[in-house]
Amino acid sequence: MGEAGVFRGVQHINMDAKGRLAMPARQREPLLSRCDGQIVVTIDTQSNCLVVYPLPEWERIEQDIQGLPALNPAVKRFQRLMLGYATDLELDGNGRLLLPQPLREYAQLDKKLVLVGQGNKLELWSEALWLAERDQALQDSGPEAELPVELLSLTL
Amino acid sequence: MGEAGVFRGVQHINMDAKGRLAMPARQREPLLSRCDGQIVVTIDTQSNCLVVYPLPEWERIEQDIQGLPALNPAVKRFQRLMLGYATDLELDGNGRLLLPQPLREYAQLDKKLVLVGQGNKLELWSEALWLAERDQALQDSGPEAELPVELLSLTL
DNA sequence: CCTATAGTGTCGAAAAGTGGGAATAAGTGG
DNA sequence: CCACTTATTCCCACTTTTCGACACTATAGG
Repeated sequence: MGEAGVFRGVQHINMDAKGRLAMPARQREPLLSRCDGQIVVTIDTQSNCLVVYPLPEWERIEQDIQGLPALNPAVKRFQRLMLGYATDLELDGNGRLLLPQPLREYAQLDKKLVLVGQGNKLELWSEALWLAERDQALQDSGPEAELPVELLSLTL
Repeated sequence: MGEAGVFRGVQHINMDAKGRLAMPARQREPLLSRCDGQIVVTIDTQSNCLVVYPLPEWERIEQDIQGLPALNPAVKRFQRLMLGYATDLELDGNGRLLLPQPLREYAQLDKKLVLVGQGNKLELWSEALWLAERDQALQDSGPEAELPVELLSLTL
């Protein structure tokens, strides 16, 4: 099992007209050393954003997903989405990632993007959706919020 | 057992007036190297889509299907469909696949198609039906959904 | 202020996708 | 059984897109 926290931080980046985005040097280095630039990008079914995994990490997850009981229609649909959208990509000689149209479309990506470290993976948002999501998240976790019990036991 | 994940990603493709579809280069390469372009296409009995297998993978599945207890009428019907529609096809010199009419008809394929990677196989949808299926799936797996317990324990 | 590294854009070669037509095979009716 | 019509397959040529290379710009650090 790979160590947990490698990807950290929020970074604002641009996508060019061809759908290429330059991976910030911060994240580029671990992606190259860990998996030789071999990356899998798929969608987050809960939010309109993409998820970026190093290939080995994704393979573990893919195993888990394929192991689910596919006779359950809801499970089957989940598999279709996660496995279907999962696309393996590679960093080009310049450290850039070319995102296929269907993925761009799903997350409503245009020029301005936000890349958010999440430990073992990265999340990729359109800037507009990220700002909205962040504000919502701040409200939900703010001073007035009722937090789920799982959170209350955390030692911060 | 072949490794699980070879076919990944969602791709929008066109079928021409003759019923030919150009296999995207991404998927073409594994199909040629793994099974020399030998392919079996059949229907998905659960959804209005087609399923595309490399021949060796299909042979394994066919074994399993034939091994089922055929005295059970529901099983027998299932066998009729899966085995009946299963058609072996070959990529032409241009990397295209010619789909027989009955298969096209079953999945309501016209010009615009979507090819969805599912690890060991590919699914083939009419664009319209795929969009509907995807939206349904997103609802089932979205923020408001009550997910089956199997999903809740996943570590993504 | 200068240098090194990160980020962005443009161009050209190569490959992928698309369409059409000719040759062959299959089907049908006399 | 033969001739004619229709369908299918194979092949070639064209168009479009993609990918990689290179060069330029901006930025941060010494």
